[in-house]
Amino acid sequence: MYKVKKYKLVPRAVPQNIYEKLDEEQQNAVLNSEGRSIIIAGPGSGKTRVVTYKIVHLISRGVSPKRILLMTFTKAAAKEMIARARQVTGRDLNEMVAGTFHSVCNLFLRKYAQHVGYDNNFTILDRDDSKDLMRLVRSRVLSRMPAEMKKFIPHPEVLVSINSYMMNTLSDLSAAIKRKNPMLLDNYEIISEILAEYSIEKRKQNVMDFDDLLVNTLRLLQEKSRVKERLSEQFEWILVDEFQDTNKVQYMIVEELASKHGNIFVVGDDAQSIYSFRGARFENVEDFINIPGTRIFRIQTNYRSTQSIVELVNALIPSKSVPKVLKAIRSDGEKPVVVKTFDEEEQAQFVGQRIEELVEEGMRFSDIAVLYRTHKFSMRIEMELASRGIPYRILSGLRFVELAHIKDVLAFLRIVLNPLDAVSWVRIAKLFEGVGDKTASKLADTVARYVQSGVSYLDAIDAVRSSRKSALSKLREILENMKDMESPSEIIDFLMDDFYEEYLSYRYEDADERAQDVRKLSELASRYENLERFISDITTAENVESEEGTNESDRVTLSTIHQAKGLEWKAVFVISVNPGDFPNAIALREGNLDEEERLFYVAITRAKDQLYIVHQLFGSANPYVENYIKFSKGMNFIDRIPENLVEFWET
DNA sequence: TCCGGGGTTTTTTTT
DNA sequence: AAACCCCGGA
Repeated sequence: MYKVKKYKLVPRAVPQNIYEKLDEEQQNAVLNSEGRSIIIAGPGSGKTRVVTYKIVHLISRGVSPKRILLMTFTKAAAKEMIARARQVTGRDLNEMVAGTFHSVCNLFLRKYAQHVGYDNNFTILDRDDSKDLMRLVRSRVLSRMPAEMKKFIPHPEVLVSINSYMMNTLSDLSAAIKRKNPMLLDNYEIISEILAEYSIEKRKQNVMDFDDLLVNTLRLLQEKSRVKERLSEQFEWILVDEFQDTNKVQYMIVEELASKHGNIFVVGDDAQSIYSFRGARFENVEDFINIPGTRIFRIQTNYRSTQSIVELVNALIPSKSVPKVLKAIRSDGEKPVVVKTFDEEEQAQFVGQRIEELVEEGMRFSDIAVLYRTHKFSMRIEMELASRGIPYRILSGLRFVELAHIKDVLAFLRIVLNPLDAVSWVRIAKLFEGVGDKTASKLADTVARYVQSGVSYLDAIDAVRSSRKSALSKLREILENMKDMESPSEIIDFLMDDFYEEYLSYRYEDADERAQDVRKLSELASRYENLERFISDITTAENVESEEGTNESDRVTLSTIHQAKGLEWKAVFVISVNPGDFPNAIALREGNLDEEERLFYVAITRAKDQLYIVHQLFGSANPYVENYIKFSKGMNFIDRIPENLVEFWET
């Protein structure tokens, strides 16, 4: 028996007036949110600021940074909030656990992977990798079936997306299939068999896809009480940003992690939920509110946009969202402009010319953004801006890590980390002449067998090589040389010098540009000593470009609306607002228009001072669109705009 | 049986 | 830009 004296640590003083930068609504949300709280925050209402000051508040109350968990939609958002909170508190907040759900779950799993049947050196499959593995498994199952069954088996990407939907149906396969396409229910047995095998294969190969990062973390928490106890003890406070775009599993992870202290602070706006295709479930907001004792705060004052813009925004609040009226703080400003152009060509000209005028009037290029529904609309604008010498950056487009050459190089790094990663083996083997699908899969299989029985994969290559040509000799030599290297950049440089640069110039017309990308990868890698950290970071990073902070220079931003979420510019052009382009043709066909409405809402609320909504005289140039438009009267966003709130221009 | 060249098609958004 | 299909040749 001994007595414990409670020794209370006095928090270090934080300046008294720190909250003066917040208005009443915001202060209330920050200071009075205890236990479970949800902040319903309209666009431009200072949501980032509120989360930032919540961190400040917790720190000033003596909560240790390492006991705060911050989940955000992008890593950049987390970084920004932490940097600002550090400025205010003067405290080093490096110990806070913060990032996207995926990166945080990855962090947990690197520690506890064995508890869910994995090794800690698992590698992560991105979307393409998942598809590759699914294709592999699919053809294996297919080969066991009579040929006439073949036509009933859905394509790999369909299978991948069904598999992904199970995150929200909580492993109910028939519900997931139904959500994708009810007709596919006839093939339930086959789909079920393929997906089961896909799961087994991932485990065998020690790889996780994006969903696994979440699902396995949830399983870890649900099934391993000691781990759950540790983590839920550690995190006294859990902060979640963009809560409307979380899925069911993410929400459940939050509840598990908060099971000890019960402090959850979530921020979101149901009107801005735009990721349902990926499982986002704005009903999470309702579920959260419906738990007794939850405190609800609303912050609906808009600081971002001029009153003219806010008036339009209020007129276009998505129909399926909690009714709300934003209150403008800023004065009038110029009315938003609806611009009718003849075709896409003219639209590009208009955008280019107008940007030049705005800059002449004193705006910076970096104050301007062009937003579109799909990537394909960036092309014309890009050409136009290039021809006028207007500097721009593309936020969307092919992601860096999805470029073929980057994936090639990363595949080498991945097998060093995890030699069971079959997708990577197939990828690198096929770089060598004379090696195709068959030999590559055979190599991957052989490697798996050898490695599992403790034999070096170099011997596995020998085994395959002797039965075929000597195409794999070079690969063996490369891997042998790589064996002693540890730092990721060293490996990349070696690969480039040894064969990859040569391969590029033989294979691609634009070899120089691709080589440059690889050197950029090496440069990124040089900041990491640890291979696993580098690979994890780069596969869970949403945007490599912004990570390295090259956006200091003065450039116009081109982006999809999805990627523009959370950002703002003085002048925003929303282009190709034609039924079939935006709202998107597939959404029109599927009657999935609520989300398009929300997307339009997100687009127009990015603008601070000037908003241009541009459409074409004859609508979409997409040849597939006409049929759908017939059935979709009233889905032209332009028609919904109240005439008195905007100006009309015509080129 | 397997590889690879040549030609064709692609419908969205992405951690 | 890359995935898919078809077919000639090894």
